[in-house]
Amino acid sequence: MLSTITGSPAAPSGPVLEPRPPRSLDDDANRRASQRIGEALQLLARTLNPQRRVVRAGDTIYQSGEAFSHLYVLNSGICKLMSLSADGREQVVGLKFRGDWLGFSGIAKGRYVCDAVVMDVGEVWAIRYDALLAACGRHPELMGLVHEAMSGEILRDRDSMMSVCTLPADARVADFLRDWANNLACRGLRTDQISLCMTRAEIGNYLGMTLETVSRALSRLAKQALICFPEKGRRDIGIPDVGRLEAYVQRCLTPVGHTLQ
Amino acid sequence: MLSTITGSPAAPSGPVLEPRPPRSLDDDANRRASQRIGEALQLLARTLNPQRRVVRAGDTIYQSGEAFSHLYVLNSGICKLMSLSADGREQVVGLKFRGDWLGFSGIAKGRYVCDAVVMDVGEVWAIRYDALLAACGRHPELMGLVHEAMSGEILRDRDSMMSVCTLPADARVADFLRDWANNLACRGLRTDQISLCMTRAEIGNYLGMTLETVSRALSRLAKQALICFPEKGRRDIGIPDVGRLEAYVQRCLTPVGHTLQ
DNA sequence: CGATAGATTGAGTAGGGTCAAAGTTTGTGG
DNA sequence: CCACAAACTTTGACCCTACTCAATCTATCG
Repeated sequence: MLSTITGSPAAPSGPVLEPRPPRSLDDDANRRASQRIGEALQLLARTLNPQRRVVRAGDTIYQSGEAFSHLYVLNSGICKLMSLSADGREQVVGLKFRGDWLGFSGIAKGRYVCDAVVMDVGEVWAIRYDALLAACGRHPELMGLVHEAMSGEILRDRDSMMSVCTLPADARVADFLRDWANNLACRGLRTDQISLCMTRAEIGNYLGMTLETVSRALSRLAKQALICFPEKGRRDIGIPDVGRLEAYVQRCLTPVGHTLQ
Repeated sequence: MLSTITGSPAAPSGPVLEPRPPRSLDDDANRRASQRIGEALQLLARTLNPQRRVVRAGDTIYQSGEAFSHLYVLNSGICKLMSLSADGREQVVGLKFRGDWLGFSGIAKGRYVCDAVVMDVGEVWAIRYDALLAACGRHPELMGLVHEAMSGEILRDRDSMMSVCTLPADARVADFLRDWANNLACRGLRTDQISLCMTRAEIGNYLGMTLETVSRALSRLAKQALICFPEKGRRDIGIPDVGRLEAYVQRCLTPVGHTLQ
C-alpha cells in the first residue's frame, strides 16, 4: 500500500485502524536514497576490499599536511572536516555521514588539506587512492560513483555558501538543522529527535557566527516551537516538523528579495 | 639565466645594468603553474578533440535545469557560476579562468544546477561526459587530471567559505582581489593592473555583502594605497603590491585570534 | 547629448559581535 | 556514590559593523 489514498469522503470514523501517517513522496525519495547509499557501499566492499576501522568521537582519520594516499568512506558515524589556513584560522568546512567520502580535497595537492575528526562512533573504510584509480579503469560504475560523490560534495559546499551568504542568523541555524535532519532522513534514520554531537562553538564556527548567536537562535526557534528541547539536557533537539523549519527559512527570504540587482 | 643569483657582495654600483627585479620563488611557481595548465589543455585537445566555441560577455555556456551532458573547459576568458536556489535566491558561487573546468556540479544530479555565464571573451571547449569517461579508462593521466580539477574546485570552494566566514568586509574584498590577481599570475598574466569585469553588485553578491559595502571597502583600500584606480574609470584596479594586500588580510585576523574556542 | 546602468557617499539603524556573569552538564577522582 | 572541577550553555548589556535608504555623480551607448 504505497500509493497515497486521495481522501475517500466516507472515511471510517474510528481512529483505531487509521492508515499510517501519509507516507509522502519524501519518504519514498528517502528510502530510495538510503538504498542507493547501501548499494554504493556494497559496490565498494565488493570491488575494493577496503580496510575497515572502528572509530570513536575525537579520533582523527587524517590530518592536514599528511601525504595524501587514501580516500575514506564512512560506513557509519559522523565526522567533521576542519580546515585550518596558514594564518591560523580554523573552520569546520564540512560534515560527513554514512556513505560520504572523505579526503577528496587532498587529491589536488598531494596532501590532506584539512583534518577529518570523528564526532560519533562509527566505522570508516580506507581505500588506497592508487588502487581506486586502477579499479575505476576496470569498473566504470565505480568511476561513476566517485565522480558523483565529488560532484555532490561540490554541490553541498555551494549550498553552505549560499546559506551563509543569504540567510540571517536564525534562519541559518534553522537551515542547518533542516539539513542535518535531511541527512538523517536520506539514510533511513528518524529525524524527529536529533542529537547534534557538536558544541555551540562548533556549530557557530561552521555557520560563520558566534556561539552566543547560535544559542540565542536556538532559544528563539524553540520559542516559536519550530524546535524543542527534551526535558534533560540541551544537546538533543526535537524537530516536531521539518516542513515548518523549511517554511521558516523561506519566510526569511521573502521580505528581502535577495536577487542580484 | 633563470637561476637566482644570491647577492655577490661586490655588485656593480651603476643601476643601469641592475639585474631585473628579484624573480621570486612565487614567480617560479607561477611559471610552473601556467605551464601545467597549458599541458593539461594540450592533453585534453589530444585525447578528446573537444568542440571549441568562441564566447563573449553575457553568453551562457549552460543553464540550471538543462540535462547534464558535457563538461566544459575554459581555454581563455572569464566565467562566473550563478547558483539560483528553488526559493529564488541567486548567488555567484564561483569564478573560472583559463584551464578551469565547468559543470562538475551537474554530474551528481544529471542536470546542471547553476548557470555558467561568460564575463570576458574567450574560448570554451565542450567535452561530452560519456566520451570523457570512456577516455579516462584508456588514459589514466586524463582521469588524474579530472580528479585533480574536481579536487581543486572543492578546495577553492572551501577557501571562499573560510573567507566569507572569518574575514570582515574590507579584508574579504582585499582577499578577493588577491585571489583574482593570484589566478592571473598562475596563468602567466600581469597582476599589477586587473580589470574585474564584474559590477560592485556582483562582487558583493559573491562575497556575501552589499554593493555599497564593496564600494566603501574599495575606497578604504585605495585610501590606504593597497590598491589604486587609474585616472579614468573605476572598473580597473591597480594593485601595486599583492604582498601588501595579503599582509593586510593577515592583519585583520591577528587581533581577533579566530580559532575555535 | 540625453538616457540609463553603475558607482560613490552620507545618515540612520539593526543584527550580530564582544564582554561578562550565571547556570548546567559531564567527567573524574576520592 | 558523591563532590568538585572543567567544559559547555544561556542570557544580559553594550557597541560596532555592515545594511538600508537616498541623493549625487560618472561612464557608456544609442
